[in-house]
Amino acid sequence: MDKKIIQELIDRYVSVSFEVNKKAESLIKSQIEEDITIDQHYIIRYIQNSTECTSSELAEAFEVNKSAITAIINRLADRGVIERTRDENDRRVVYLTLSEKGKEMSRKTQEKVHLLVESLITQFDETEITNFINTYEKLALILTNMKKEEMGE
Amino acid sequence: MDKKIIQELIDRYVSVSFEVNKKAESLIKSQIEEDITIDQHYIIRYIQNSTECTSSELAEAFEVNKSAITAIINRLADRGVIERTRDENDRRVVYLTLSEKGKEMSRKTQEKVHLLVESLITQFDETEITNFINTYEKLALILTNMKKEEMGE
DNA sequence: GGTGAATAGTTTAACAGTTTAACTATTATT
DNA sequence: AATAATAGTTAAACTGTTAAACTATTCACC
Repeated sequence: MDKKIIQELIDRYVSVSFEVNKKAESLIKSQIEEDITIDQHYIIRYIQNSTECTSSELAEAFEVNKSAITAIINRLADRGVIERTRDENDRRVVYLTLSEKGKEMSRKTQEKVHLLVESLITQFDETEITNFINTYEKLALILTNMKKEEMGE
Repeated sequence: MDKKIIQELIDRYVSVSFEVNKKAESLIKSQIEEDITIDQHYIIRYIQNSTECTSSELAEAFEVNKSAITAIINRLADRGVIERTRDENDRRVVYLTLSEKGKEMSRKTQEKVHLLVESLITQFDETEITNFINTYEKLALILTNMKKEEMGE
């Protein structure tokens, strides 16, 4: 690829990813706001989609320290959204699950987020958006490998 | 588009955008960390690319309240990274500029971020990454229009 | 030209999320 | 049995955020 073209692509990518992130996050916030934050929403979503979720798993997925997860989980547990249960075989491990209240909360916000994303996606034709998501997924893979290399060093 | 395909695309989009955001942010953080946060980095970047930057402009671009901007600017001004100058014609307005120290800081972190993004982008062929960014920019436009509609209501 | 509304920015209090370091409790290693 | 490693928590310190009240200035318009 030409040096100049690469430079232009870099600038465009940095700008557009910043802009989309900010705008999307702000729209999601305006949709879900029924007393939970965006991070709490993502934590709840993750727990629901995971079979046996632990703090360590969340810390890895969210790329933060475990103590940051403890803080978020504490707030949600205090409000009865999340429940903790110890593993009987390995008593160091604590499994995180959604309470009935948490599940209901998750269902509601998930629905709103889906409607929002649907209204975005359906403005493209199928080929374009499919290609976009395919490339996006490749990018995720590249980033994962980069991360692994970084750890290896 | 088929209902089922849309559902699948939504799920894939939500998952992949979350994953890429977290990973990219974490990589950027590991690159720039010379005493500034990611948000500070973005603020510095914005000021550098803007001709006459104000707090209100930043608040709009970052989709946060003006007082959040004040807090960030205070920290950077205390450290001599950013300077404030009042507009002589409209004394309510405060322009934000980078000090020499700020410019140097910006140059360094910009370079690192560029190298990082370059190493991502060059793993795709030109057509694929160009198409990707084109669609991404369309998405940004759609989000901007959505935001406007939301305001209009 | 003076008054009330609008605008730009700041302050304060309260809270969410984050890191680092030290800690408890448990399990694995040797 | 002694030492390492692992899972999770706690505490202190910090950044970023909102909401509401505030200062200072400019605009609108009668």
